[in-house]
Amino acid sequence: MGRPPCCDKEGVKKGPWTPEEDLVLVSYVQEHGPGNWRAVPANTGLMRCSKSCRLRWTNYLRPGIRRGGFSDQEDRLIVHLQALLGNRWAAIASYLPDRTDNDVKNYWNTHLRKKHLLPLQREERRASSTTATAPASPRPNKGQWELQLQTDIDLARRALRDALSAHASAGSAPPPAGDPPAGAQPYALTAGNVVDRMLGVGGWEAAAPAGTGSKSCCVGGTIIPVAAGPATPVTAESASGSSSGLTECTGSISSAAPEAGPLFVGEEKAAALAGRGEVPLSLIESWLLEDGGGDDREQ
DNA sequence: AAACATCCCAACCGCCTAATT
DNA sequence: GAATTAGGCGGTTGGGATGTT
Repeated sequence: MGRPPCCDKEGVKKGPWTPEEDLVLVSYVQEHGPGNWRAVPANTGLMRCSKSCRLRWTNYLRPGIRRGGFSDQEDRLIVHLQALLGNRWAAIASYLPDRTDNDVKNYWNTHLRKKHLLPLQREERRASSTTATAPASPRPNKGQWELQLQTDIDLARRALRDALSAHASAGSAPPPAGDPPAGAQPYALTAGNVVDRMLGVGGWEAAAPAGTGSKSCCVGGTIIPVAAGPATPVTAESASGSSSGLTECTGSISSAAPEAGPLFVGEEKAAALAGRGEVPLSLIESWLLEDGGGDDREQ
């Protein structure tokens, strides 16, 4: 047979999390590290599904995440990544290491979609009204599909170039660590941040030994290792950057996931760029830009 | 000040893939 | 290899917050 069931649906609590539940979850992750979510409700007594625990941690309690206050640069990055990747929010969020996929998705749905999609749709409608001979086809055939794909790629190239040229002309470097955009909160929950509370009461993140494959997270511009195993508490001072085991967070693409090897050859170069505070390009983006010259020639 | 409309986002739901037995 | 589940992801929604009349 397969694995045992994750959690029985009976008696599972739903709805908003209480601060008490948050503390229980944070305490547990502090001690055991993130992962093995199935064990969380059983070991903590939380009347929550393992999925719910994981979601709460990744989207809200995890240290280093920033909420709200998206900068213009982040706007542009999300828009052109959405054009490149579609609604693959986890992939898009991976380019914004202090943002969660849920946050990016929500931001797109509530702000950017209206801002960028509606004008596009209006333009499309206008274009289709002028070409009355072209019937609107919801399911293009293979040839049309290829055409549409090419159009999508062209659009993505344009969006990427626009975003980069706007970035270059603005001369704006990625927001430095500890200097979030106006209105941005340094990380989740701000004043009531559970992590803050944990730090305040004498220990939260574990200072995992270097080179043990431990994960790390970015808290207020500082990368803090998160233990994969039992944790040893750190003081608030050490978490604030005085500890030698801590690395400064660039505020750009994070190198905080060393266990994940590069997807493509060349991403190490991108990681090096990230270390210099520059927004690196993936190979896909580089390809789009390199090939983009042809796009211009076509028109 | 009250009623109503709109916006925003935390959390749930369902599907898919990888892992496990 | 089949059966089954955990974990991850994207779509959707309920309800509180905020703005407007």
